[in-house]
Amino acid sequence: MCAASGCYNERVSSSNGRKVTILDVARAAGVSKSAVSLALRGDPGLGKRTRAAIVAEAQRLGYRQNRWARSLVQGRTGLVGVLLTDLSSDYQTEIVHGIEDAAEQVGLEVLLSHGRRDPAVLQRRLTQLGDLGVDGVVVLSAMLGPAVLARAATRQPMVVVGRVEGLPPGIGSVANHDEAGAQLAVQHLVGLGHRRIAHLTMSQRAAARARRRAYEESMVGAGLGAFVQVAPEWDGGVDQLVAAAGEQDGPTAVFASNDRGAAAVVAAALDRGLRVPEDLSVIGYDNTALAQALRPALTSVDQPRPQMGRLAMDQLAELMAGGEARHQVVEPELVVRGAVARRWGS
Amino acid sequence: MCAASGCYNERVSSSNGRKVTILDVARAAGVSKSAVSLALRGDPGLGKRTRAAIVAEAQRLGYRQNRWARSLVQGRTGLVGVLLTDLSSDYQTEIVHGIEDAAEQVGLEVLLSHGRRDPAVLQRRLTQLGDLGVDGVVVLSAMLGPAVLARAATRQPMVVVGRVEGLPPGIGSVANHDEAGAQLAVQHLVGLGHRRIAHLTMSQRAAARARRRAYEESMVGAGLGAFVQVAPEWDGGVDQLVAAAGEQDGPTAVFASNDRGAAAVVAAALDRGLRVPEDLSVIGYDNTALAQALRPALTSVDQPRPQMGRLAMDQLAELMAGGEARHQVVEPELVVRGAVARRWGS
DNA sequence: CTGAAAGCGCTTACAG
DNA sequence: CTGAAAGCGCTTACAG
Repeated sequence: MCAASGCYNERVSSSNGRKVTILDVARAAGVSKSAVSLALRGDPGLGKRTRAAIVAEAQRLGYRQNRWARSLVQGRTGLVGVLLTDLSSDYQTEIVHGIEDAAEQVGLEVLLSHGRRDPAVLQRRLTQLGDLGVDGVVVLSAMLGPAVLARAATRQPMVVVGRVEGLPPGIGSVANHDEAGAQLAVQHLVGLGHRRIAHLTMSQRAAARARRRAYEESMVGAGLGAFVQVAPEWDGGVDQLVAAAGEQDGPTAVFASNDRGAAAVVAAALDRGLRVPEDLSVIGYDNTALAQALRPALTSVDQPRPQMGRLAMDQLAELMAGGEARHQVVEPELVVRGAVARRWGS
Repeated sequence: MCAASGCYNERVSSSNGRKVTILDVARAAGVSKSAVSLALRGDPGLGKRTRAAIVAEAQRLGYRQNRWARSLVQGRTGLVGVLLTDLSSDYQTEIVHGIEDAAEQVGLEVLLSHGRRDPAVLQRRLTQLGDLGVDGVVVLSAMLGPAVLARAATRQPMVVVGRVEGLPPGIGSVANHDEAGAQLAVQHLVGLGHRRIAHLTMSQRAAARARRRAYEESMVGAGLGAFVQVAPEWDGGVDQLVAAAGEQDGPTAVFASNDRGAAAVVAAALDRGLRVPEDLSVIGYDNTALAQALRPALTSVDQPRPQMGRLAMDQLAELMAGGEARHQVVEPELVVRGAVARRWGS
């Protein structure tokens, strides 16, 4: 039976005896299988004493419920999946914390998955989560298209965190108000006297596009000209932008569509001998740990990440209970730090 | 049956019809249940044509195997758990990538879990992984004590990545050679002419202690005095160290036990008006993304993370097959960047 | 309050 | 090459 390959369970079994089942507990406690099941789940239709005795016996034997068996009969797993673009983005991390806190409150367990910044891998992970039988999934990545999301959402309810263009019906969403965030950044710089404010955008995704549009509108609204630098692949766009900043009538400030871009601008500026913020002010987006670690520290637009996670999980629970999908928007705030300076004249 | 709470499955079922089982496929293909099972797993004892027909039918119906049911009968899940201290540490991220690559090759799926830097949470997560029925677990956190590890390891094989004091027998390990890494850092600084080299240590964990010991021995070996600053809780220890660096006969270089500490030293130095590296050279450990993002960029000791992940997963697979636990050590390398300068005289 | 029975969706010998 | 049968560990009505 355990002849050839794959039967490595022998080792485990021998290390903790046979695996203890509900039947072992029943025998030890002198009751029926059902009684044990009821006792373990705290069913009221069972005598207090009987119940206590059964629980004690289970404990003594080191009984652990087999989740797979339970899920099989119950038709649900009590698991929710969270799909991340990649690990090690603290933008995502704090959202995950919010999700976990909310999940714990409603008695669900969180399974994490990530796609290593590769849409194909992300798609595979989404399928795997479905195969694992998650009862719902939160997608924390903007790298998946509407078609992929729609297909995955037929298997279990879904909530997307972050902006997605053309989100299919039935899928919930939670996003920050990108337009408001961009406006905060521009207005802050304008208020400090900056007139030539450039925007660095890193991607063509919905959130980046919204920030860019709002930047442009804010600049026009302030009677100023907009200058957008696109640097999707770290292809020298950042250097170009910083080179322009070094010239007469070049930008005196940069609003980047995220902190990574802002950090790259700071690094390139320092590498080129520009002073930050005296020669160039820089604002990022997301208020990540990077923003705090850098010197000068980055001023950045902060999204209320834990709250976003909680909202996403709460909405997912609603969807699982049969509720309607909603699109929730939260307001960002500007966190002011050192990489921005007042600008006189010019 | 689905009266009160928790029966949100109705919604899903209605959105994709009834869930397709092996029995549906059998009926549609006009064969028995067993035939479908055999066909789907590519069993050789089945006609090529029959098999193709069954597979086609399964595809057409959108059949997805129920993993829980399969695991229940097979007695294993094909899942391995990976326990992380927290998300968003790119030291851990690349190890995870190595683990995943190796796992895929041996046909195992990876489940991620993390403890938010809290030992109690970590311990809970480890138990949850066991309850989910993982066939093995890689622990990527140094925050768990031997007792906790030993208990968890009775449920399934375990490999720990990173140094652990008093690792219980039967548990495998993969770690970098901390002593060699510390030596590389000290020798590099000494080679550049530094004589007063301080060490910043952040924790009492085994790896940190080993680096500290090796630092002290390297200094003594070079005929130099050692100066260790302990800053476990960002409690001002970093400021103290940097203040000392500003004084006559203060340290001209700092070797920090990790990049986060090194970054804090750089930030504190710059905040205090010291120039890095002219006034103070700084070396970190782990060669994280932070080391590259900072200006000046950090020189840092690099651990071969993807390789460590692969080794851990490969060893875990061996353990699951009944092999003996081993303790593997890999060699670190020094990655030289800008935050270190040559020191004349002094 | 209890116990026998059916069944969740699959795999696995086993007899044909 | 096929089909009937048992069983993985649990939950859930149901009859007592």
